Amino acid sequence: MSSQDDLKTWQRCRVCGEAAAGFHFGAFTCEGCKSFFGRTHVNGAASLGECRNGGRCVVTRKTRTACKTCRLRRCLQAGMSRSSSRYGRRSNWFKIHYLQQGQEKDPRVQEVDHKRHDEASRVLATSSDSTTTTGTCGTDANKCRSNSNDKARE
Amino acid sequence: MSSQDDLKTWQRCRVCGEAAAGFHFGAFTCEGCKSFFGRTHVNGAASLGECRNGGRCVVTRKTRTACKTCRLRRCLQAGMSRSSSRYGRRSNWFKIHYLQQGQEKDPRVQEVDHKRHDEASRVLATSSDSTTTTGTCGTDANKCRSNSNDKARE
DNA sequence: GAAAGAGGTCACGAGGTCAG
DNA sequence: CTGACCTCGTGACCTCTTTC
Repeated sequence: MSSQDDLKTWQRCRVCGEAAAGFHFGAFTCEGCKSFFGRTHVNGAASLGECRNGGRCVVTRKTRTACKTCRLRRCLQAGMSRSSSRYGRRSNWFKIHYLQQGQEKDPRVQEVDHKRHDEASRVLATSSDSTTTTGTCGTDANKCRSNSNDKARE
Repeated sequence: MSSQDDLKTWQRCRVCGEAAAGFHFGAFTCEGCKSFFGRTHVNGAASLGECRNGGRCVVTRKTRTACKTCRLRRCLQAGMSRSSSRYGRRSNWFKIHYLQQGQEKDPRVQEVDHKRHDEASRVLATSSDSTTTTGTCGTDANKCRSNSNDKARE
């Protein structure tokens, strides 16, 4: 009802842009991306193989299942990691602070923070290129399934 | 248990009218039309050639294998596409609402419904000549463009 | 005790297989 | 080529655990 419900409601999934279900593994994500990360990151990105699109897939609600490699990359870029996971509720000030920063930044977790990036680059290095393309991997390329006729259009 | 079984049972394939096996590629279809679409649409409609009947074949359970072009046309008109596929289990909201309506009309798919027409004609236009859009096949849906703001969550 | 995230469960769809 | 059947990934819910 109150602020924290709103907090959650108007948040978008940092990975696919859908309405977020909550704060999972260190970032606001939807249920799907939460489960995906929980499942996938255990095995590591290496098991996913390479993106057929050179790691430039656009991850949206519709396209998120098309390329797991890019989805995991987005998860890591959003700051998700096992080390960021934690049981129990988060304090309100945490979330507010997080949102004000507009990033996955918690002053209390900062020491974990660089661990995050390490993790991200390490995992990504094993899977695809090591450049860890920042920003929204967002070119207009939605041809991850290269031979499908209808691209996901958004 | 029985509810969604019923749900699926009294649904009919949007393409050929047989009992639907589930919600595939964005429409309720039978197993056959699901597989057909999965196989065919990858290659695109162009590979099918033209309908020898001017695109006016009636697609039923018995006749669906006769003309692949018209079958694919029906698939597209039904709203099938790779991008509208949906993974995972259905939300309770979907089931309850769907069952209460007692119709084969999902309110959330309605917005897809007019998108349907666009896509169908667009894709078909690329494959063969423009006469194909005038089919007997029942739905001459000429309604377009309303607000596509979705409460739809899935 | 309530709130909320982690992890588990399992309904379901995509895609593959293969006899017909 | 077709479509019944199978496997596997997905994600909506549910339960458990932890924090407020």
